[in-house]
Amino acid sequence: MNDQTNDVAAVRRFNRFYTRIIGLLEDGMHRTRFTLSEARVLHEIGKRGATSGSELASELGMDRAQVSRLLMRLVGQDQVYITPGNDDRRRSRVCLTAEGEETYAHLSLMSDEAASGLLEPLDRSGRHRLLQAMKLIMRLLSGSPEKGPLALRPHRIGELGWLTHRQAVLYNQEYGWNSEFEALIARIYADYETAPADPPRSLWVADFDGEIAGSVFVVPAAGEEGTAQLRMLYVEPGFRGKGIGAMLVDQAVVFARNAGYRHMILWTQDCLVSARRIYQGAGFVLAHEEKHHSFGADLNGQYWTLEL
Amino acid sequence: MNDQTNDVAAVRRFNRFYTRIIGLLEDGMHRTRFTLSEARVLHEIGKRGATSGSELASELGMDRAQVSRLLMRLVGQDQVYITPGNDDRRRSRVCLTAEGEETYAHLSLMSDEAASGLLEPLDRSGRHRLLQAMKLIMRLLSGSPEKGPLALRPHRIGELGWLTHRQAVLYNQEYGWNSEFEALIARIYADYETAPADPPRSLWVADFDGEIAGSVFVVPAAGEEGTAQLRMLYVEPGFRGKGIGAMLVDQAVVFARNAGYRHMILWTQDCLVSARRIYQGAGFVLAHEEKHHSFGADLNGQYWTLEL
DNA sequence: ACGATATAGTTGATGATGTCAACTATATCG
DNA sequence: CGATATAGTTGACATCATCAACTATATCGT
Repeated sequence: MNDQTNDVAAVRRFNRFYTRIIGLLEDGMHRTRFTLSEARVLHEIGKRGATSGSELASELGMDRAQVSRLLMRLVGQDQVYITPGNDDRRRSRVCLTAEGEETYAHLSLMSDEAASGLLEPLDRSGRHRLLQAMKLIMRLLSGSPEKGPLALRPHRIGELGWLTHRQAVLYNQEYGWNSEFEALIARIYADYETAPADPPRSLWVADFDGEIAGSVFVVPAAGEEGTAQLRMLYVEPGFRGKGIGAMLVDQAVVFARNAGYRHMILWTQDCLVSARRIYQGAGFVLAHEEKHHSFGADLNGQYWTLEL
Repeated sequence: MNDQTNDVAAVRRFNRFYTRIIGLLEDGMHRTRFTLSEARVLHEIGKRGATSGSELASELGMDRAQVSRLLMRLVGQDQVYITPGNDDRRRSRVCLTAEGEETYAHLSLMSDEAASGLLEPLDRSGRHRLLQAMKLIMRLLSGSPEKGPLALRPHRIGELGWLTHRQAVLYNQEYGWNSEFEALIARIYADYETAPADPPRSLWVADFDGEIAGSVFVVPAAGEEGTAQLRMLYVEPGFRGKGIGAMLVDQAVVFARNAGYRHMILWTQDCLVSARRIYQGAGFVLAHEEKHHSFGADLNGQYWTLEL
């Protein structure tokens, strides 16, 4: 409850903060002979090439009446010309004149400079983190995380640490596992990375527009010729229920089969319910279970196998 | 250069995006009998308890003239009363009336609901990431990372992974070190975490308002009774040059001395110039050097010692 | 103490913005 | 074909934004 209140306060704080930032950026526009609305309308027309009044109104959140008058003014300044629509003669076609194109380019340049001014005081790492944060906010708030490209790819520098970080935090939040777990998976990833290339191994990161949505890897099972082990399957909570886990497991199974493995095993805990469904879906069967106390919790470990 | 252009475009994209978000939130205000400016002014007065016209103007980025007239209107509506200032009689004191307080509470509630509406579709992890991203953006763009509390504290769940992640990325960017390095430090952190509590060891995270600015740890040196080893000193680029590295090393030295260690050693690479200065400043002396090829680079390893 | 200078606030003027409602012309659909 | 919806225009009016002029008070250096 209190968390909720704090969260809302933090969001409002950010809104006030960013309102000011946007205000600062827009102040720069006042050195032109155009008002802010005019600039926004010109930018929108320029971006779309040609558009209509009602589109502008809805896109920029302005009143149709206001758009109408504003366009008149821009026509008078020779920045814009309006022709009746071809197919629908209620709708008029709004385009930039040659002069309007120039203005558009100029305004765009000024906006670039203003945005540049935000980035300028930051070093490379700061810029990168700023942009990642912005991208994340847009993704979270646009509320449609389903569309967009999801790619399975190898891990990059720093991502073993990232995967360790995320899983440690998640399983601590969800199941209370302690730092013993974090140390264990740090070692598991280190072992993966330093293992010899021959019996084949592979790790996949599910990459959603630069953000890590999940991961898994396959290594040769210790001391069992011809057997591959599936390890460290995880999907970010925000990306669950979209089949990413199944995609990762399928990819791993295909890899193991192609690499010549004849069996596949994995170890998991029975509290990881949704993971179990994925393993079942991929054809794994439960071999045996074993109670143990690890990561500060009483667990029921499960060994699953799959014949390839 | 192209990166730069992309970055600017991304910032502008976010600005447009968030302009719309703010617009949506503000739309809710129109169900009240107050205009947006009035609501903002009331909110600002309510937040501050009492204020002056010029403060409002500068805080909200409005014209003094406009604030003046707006306040007149609010006085007419019995939301606000104005008394001449006590110490400075140019400055007037602007306060909310009882009715104004009510309005303030009501508007505040509406804003809370609007902000709540942003959070509502998100799950816990999504909310957390949204808020972290917002905090990060505020910190990066407010451009004053110097003020604020810096604390040295133990690590929390997930932070071993985070430290691995950050250092792998940083040293890759700065020196081209490959994932061999990431695997090594993942193992080093895992070893730290699973080491026995007796001979004493400790890890500190430099925490700046919830963000990790740097870290270091002390462990007993392998096979050398009475000797402590300083390991994994690092400071985030954005926080460098503020003495955080020295603070971490000092803390580590004090800890080692109090824990009864008589010597302290560390291993570093000569390319890490600023770290070297910190070690020298703390009294470490260079014992010997040794060339080696690690992490995909030709390195010159240095062993430093300190008598406690 | 005094004058130059700065600051807080008010007032006037003017154009732009935001909002409603009324109106025309065209499109769409049963 | 008529009911209904949509695109755009126009009028009316209150608020917003901006500039400049003006008064009253404070501050600072000399």
